[in-house]
Amino acid sequence: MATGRTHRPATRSRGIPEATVARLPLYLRALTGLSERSVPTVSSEELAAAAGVNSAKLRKDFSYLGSYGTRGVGYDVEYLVYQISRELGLTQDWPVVIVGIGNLGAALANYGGFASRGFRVAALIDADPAMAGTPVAGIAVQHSDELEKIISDNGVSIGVISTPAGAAQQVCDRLVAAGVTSILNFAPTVLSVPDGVDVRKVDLSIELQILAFHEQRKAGEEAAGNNAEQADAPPLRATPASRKGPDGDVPAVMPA
Amino acid sequence: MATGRTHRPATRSRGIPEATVARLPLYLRALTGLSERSVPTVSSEELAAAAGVNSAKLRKDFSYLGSYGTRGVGYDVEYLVYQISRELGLTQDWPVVIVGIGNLGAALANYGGFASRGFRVAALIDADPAMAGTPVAGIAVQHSDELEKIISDNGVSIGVISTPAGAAQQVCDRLVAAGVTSILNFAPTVLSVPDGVDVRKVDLSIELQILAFHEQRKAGEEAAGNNAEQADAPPLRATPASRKGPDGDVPAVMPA
DNA sequence: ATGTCTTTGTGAACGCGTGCACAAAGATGA
DNA sequence: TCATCTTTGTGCACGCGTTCACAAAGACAT
Ligand SMILES: NC(=O)c1ccc[n+]([C@@H]2O[C@H](COP(=O)([O-])OP(=O)(O)OC[C@H]3O[C@@H](n4cnc5c(N)ncnc54)[C@H](O)[C@@H]3O)[C@@H](O)[C@H]2O)c1
Ligand SMILES: NC(=O)c1ccc[n+]([C@@H]2O[C@H](COP(=O)([O-])OP(=O)(O)OC[C@H]3O[C@@H](n4cnc5c(N)ncnc54)[C@H](O)[C@@H]3O)[C@@H](O)[C@H]2O)c1
Repeated sequence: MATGRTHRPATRSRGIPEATVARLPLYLRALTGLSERSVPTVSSEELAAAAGVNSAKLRKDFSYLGSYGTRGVGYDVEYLVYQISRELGLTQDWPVVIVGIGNLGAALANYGGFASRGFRVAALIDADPAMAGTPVAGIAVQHSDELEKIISDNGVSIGVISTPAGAAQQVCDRLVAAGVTSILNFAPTVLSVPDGVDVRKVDLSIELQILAFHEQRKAGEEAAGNNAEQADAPPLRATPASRKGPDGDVPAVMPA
Repeated sequence: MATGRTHRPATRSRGIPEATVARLPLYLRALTGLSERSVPTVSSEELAAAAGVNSAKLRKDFSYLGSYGTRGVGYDVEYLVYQISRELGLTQDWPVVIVGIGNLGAALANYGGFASRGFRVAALIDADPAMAGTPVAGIAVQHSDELEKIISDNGVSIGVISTPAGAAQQVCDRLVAAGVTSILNFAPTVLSVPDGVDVRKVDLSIELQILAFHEQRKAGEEAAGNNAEQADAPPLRATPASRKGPDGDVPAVMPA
């Protein structure tokens, strides 16, 4: 998960649990697919399968939105698409700025899935003067000096940070001061923001480390043989490139 | 959050809660920073602040790893770095392949933070014959036909998918069949994999939609004023910039 | 109309994660 | 050696999220 909001006393927003909110986009995507194939209705079972979740969970999630299903039939696809879109705030336009147009920033700018759901790239901002004016994904990059003006002029409330880690907090502060209240952070740093500002982070490195943990565990289990009492975790394959020297690389510094 | 493993009966891996595992990389990053500044020890309070979490939570997390602290003093930075690295499986080398070298794939390949923690880009794979041989981030892109051989030869167990959504499941199947047991998926699709294979997803679109939800809610609260009995669960309803045309864009199809 | 059959919506139980609060551990100084 | 002071490690309670299981709702056929 590259997710994680910063702070927030678990204030269940308007009665809709945070976990449910995080799944609504998933349902919406599955529903959009059905809609394109002109499927009129879906059962909770079918939709749940498409979204990769439990059907009971899906029904409970939808129950927070209201009673939009028909017993014995299922859910009307178009209607549900609309209801979820409205709930997520996608019936309006969200201008977004991307700050830090390097490798990642440029990829994000080129990302088509951006505009598809009400998100519009209002501006690309970079601190490098050499980049100012350069078109990326059809949009001319603007210099950081313009940041406040851009935010203000476009009524931007969502900012994406893809600068190096060292610049992230500073950029964040400027964004917030200029009026941005939601930030998607790709830089590997913990951002501190005032109350009322939401931060979500996407951290590739963390994701890989979590995978490595489970990978190691799988390999270890296999090595340990199946003397475990329960066959819950299957044997799986051989450890990857693991000639993990016999703990030979313990740092010299020991605790006490 | 762009996170979410697929399936898995909440099998608490080796006694370490999943939530804790997800935070270990965060602690590790904070500790690495301290280590570079040659700080010998940290208290749970200081480290927690650096990692952006609660100190009690941090102490509880560490308690799952063992008793590595010294009461009255704190934790030895170097020692803790080693212990967490070992726990996460970062003391060994993890060869990784990236499949789909487009905008995003190329950015990922160029990402420096990759190699820093034991992850090594073993190969870049793309289906486009025109890309074969082209160097990206100093590595020659290889054609999809070689996928199985590459996985096998390098003992790759972690794969990154950054192909278009339509190709993701197919690529996933091939990776898994070739021996990959952990996948980081950037394509906006639900991947289905056999038991024993971990999938984590990073989904920009979902992150933005979650931010939009809260953004809409904030706007609604502000618009509603403070006439509510408690500022916790506001009336809402008053959509923000919603000139929600007299429901003019409600789909024609209604439920019942 | 009435019965059957499908599927929703939800009450209830359970487990995980979080945070409080404090006893125990150990360092440090006299 | 003993007292004091800091900080860890954890028991405990609480709330959120998940899942089960089923009653109620409605479609559809007869
Ligand atoms: N590339 C990836 O796949 C990847 C993956 C995960 C995380 N990240 C993170 O995303 C960030 C960007 O990665 P990248 O590979 O694109 O780096 P990059 O060096 O290619 O791009 C960074 C860009 O930010 C600009 N910049 C620097 N300081 C700035 C400031 N104060 N204001 C505005 N712009 C500024 C630079 O001019 C540069 O164009 C890094 O923090 C990196 O750790 C990247
Ligand atoms: N660019 C972004 O910032 C971004 C953000 C979020 C998600 N994504 C997702 O990441 C994926 C890649 O995005 P992108 O912008 O890099 O797209 P892209 O079109 O630039 O790149 C896709 C690459 O995948 C290759 N490819 C296609 N089918 C393949 C196959 N079967 N096997 C191997 N390679 C194959 C193509 O040749 C191409 O080089 C998409 O699913 C996109 O939705 C991208």
